[in-house]
Amino acid sequence: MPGPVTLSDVAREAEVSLATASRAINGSANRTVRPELRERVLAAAERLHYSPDANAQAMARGRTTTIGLIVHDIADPYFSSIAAGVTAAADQLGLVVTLLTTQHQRGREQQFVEVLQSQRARAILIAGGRYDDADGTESLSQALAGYMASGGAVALIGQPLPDVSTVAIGNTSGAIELAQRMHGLGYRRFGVLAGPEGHITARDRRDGFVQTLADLGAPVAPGAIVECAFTRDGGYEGMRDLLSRDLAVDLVFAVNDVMAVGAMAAARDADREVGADVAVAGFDDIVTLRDVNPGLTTVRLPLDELGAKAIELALAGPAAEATVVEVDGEVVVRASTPPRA
Amino acid sequence: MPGPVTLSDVAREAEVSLATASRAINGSANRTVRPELRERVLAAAERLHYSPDANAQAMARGRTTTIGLIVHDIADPYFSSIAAGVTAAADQLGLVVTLLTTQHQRGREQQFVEVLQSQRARAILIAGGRYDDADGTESLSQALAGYMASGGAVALIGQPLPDVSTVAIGNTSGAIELAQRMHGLGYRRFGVLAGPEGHITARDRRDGFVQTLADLGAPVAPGAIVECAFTRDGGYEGMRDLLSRDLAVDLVFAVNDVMAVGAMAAARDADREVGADVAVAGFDDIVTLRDVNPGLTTVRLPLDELGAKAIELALAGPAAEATVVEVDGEVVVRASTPPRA
DNA sequence: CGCGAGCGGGAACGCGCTTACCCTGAGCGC
DNA sequence: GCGCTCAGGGTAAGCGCGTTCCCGCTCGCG
Repeated sequence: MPGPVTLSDVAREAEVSLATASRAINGSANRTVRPELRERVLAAAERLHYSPDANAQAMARGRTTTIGLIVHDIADPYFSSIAAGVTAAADQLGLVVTLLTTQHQRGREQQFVEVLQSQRARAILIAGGRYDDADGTESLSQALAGYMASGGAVALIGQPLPDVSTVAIGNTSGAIELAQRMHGLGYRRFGVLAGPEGHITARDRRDGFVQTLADLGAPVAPGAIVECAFTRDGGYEGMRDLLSRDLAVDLVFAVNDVMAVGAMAAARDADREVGADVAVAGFDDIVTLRDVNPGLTTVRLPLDELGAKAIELALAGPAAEATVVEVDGEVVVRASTPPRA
Repeated sequence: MPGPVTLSDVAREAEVSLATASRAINGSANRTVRPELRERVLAAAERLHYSPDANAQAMARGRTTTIGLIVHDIADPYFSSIAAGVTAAADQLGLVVTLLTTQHQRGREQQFVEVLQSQRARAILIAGGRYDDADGTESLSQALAGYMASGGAVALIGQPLPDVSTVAIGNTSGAIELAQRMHGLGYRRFGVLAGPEGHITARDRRDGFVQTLADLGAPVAPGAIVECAFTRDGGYEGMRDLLSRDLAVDLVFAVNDVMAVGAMAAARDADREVGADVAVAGFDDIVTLRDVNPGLTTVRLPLDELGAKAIELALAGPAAEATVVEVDGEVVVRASTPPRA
């Protein structure tokens, strides 16, 4: 096989030196090549179908054009929306995204940080709920610190970590606002599908919701808070469990939309009409789920913007201190939580 | 800054040569290092937080550990499901996925193929509907041919292309089966939300459906086939359009699930109850959409398996001829198409 | 005790590219 | 007309690693 054509092939074909060829192709700083020669080189490159070796370039230049994105599960619309924003923003900057998915296995983030460090990625973006797990958090922190020390940039999406720039999501504030609005609609007896123990995002949302209702004089009964997986099936099981407890709740808050949809399915399977018999609210406002019936009340998060924001934050320069910007959600009321007469 | 620690740092720390250090760390072929030395090297690497430079390795070894995945829009659950399969399979093989999204801009695939060729990606996977566009297809073919000539592996997911291995989706067969089943349920007057002109996947699904019904003696009225975008909004608009034509169709086939959900929303907005007044069927069986109400009749595609299959196909070896394996869908009947009395 | 086989370790080269650094020649001011 | 500047082209030194070639040592066997 002819193998890949190298820059020296191009140089030979154009009858110039390597240096000139290199300069002609990617106009080096304040080193200009006579137009005629430049044309000759470019023509030769075209003729030979020259494709510069990104690895060699990375090596010689000492920096890559790669940014790493770590998520739990790319099939989850929450993460895929974020990823869409990241790839779009990266594309605009001429960067390329390598995607790593942990499949919810703890400890993978740290491992992936090391992989990306090996790749000499320009920046690492980590999206997704961490657990309240001191060891895991610590080792992740360490891995990130090592990466940053070697010149890498990092931004988190979701919960912050000490000394790391973060696009923080206003989970608590969103949950508070949601609670207020739902209380305002006349609901008084609440249930919460709270997600798994230790999941920080889930906890923030639950606590914001529960605390606010307590403040408003409509405390959530302890038995009406049920732990469950952060997934559709978790929502389904949780709802079934909750309904079986016969607690007469009239609004169930699932800490994310996917769970809420599972909960709605469980309600239907139990012959409770969502909206009429039991109201349901979620969190995230997943685009694909905006057409569920009845429409799901939720807290809208600008997921696609998070990616761009995170890249911007990471690339703002390691000179900058670790910055935390918070983006807040906005309550969207739909038919799943009709005003309560 | 201390900068990245290199292998020679490790070698010096362990008081051995570079060669030994290299051999100790990634046990080179039939060259073994004395256990004692190996331990010493590994310990030194650990102590120094050595992180091998993937670019340098790629260079020296002449091959990378990267595979490229090109999709239209990662936020689209169809693609994100495929991507999940790809990342999982890649992870298992110790490979890393770089994700490129075309945002539905034509010609980007070709450009991305060139980018990935620059990265010297081991393999390129392209998912997603191409258009019936001779020029675009041709230039993509050319780019792929160039990439393969330089030693790269390729697999497509969706429609095949000459001389390229493909995991083909049984769009036609799925549509045929769906048509038969729907006809069997008693439906006779059909409408089709057909997707955009020239979209091959959309066309195959539409044609399979329409042709089968014609064969069964229940031809779809020409006016009941409406072109629209391949998106949720396309489905919504298309359905609104179709309903406004007052054609008395009793089942509408949207050529994908996302469109079908849009269509259901349009039906509701027009006060037609899905299931009772008008039946709706889709294609794909997107996981996130399995809980829409009423449940959407569709053709289930094993999206997450496609990714693994595609990787396997691509990596099967360039020695192999271009292979096409077809995966077929399976009709799943749900409440959106009740038996017609 | 000598010699050859075999194995472990080291020096050096090459991967493809960028980028100092040097060198040549042209243009300019005095 | 001379020297100085500067533009532009070439040479070569790495970037960090894998790998080949070669040498020295040890062990086994005659």
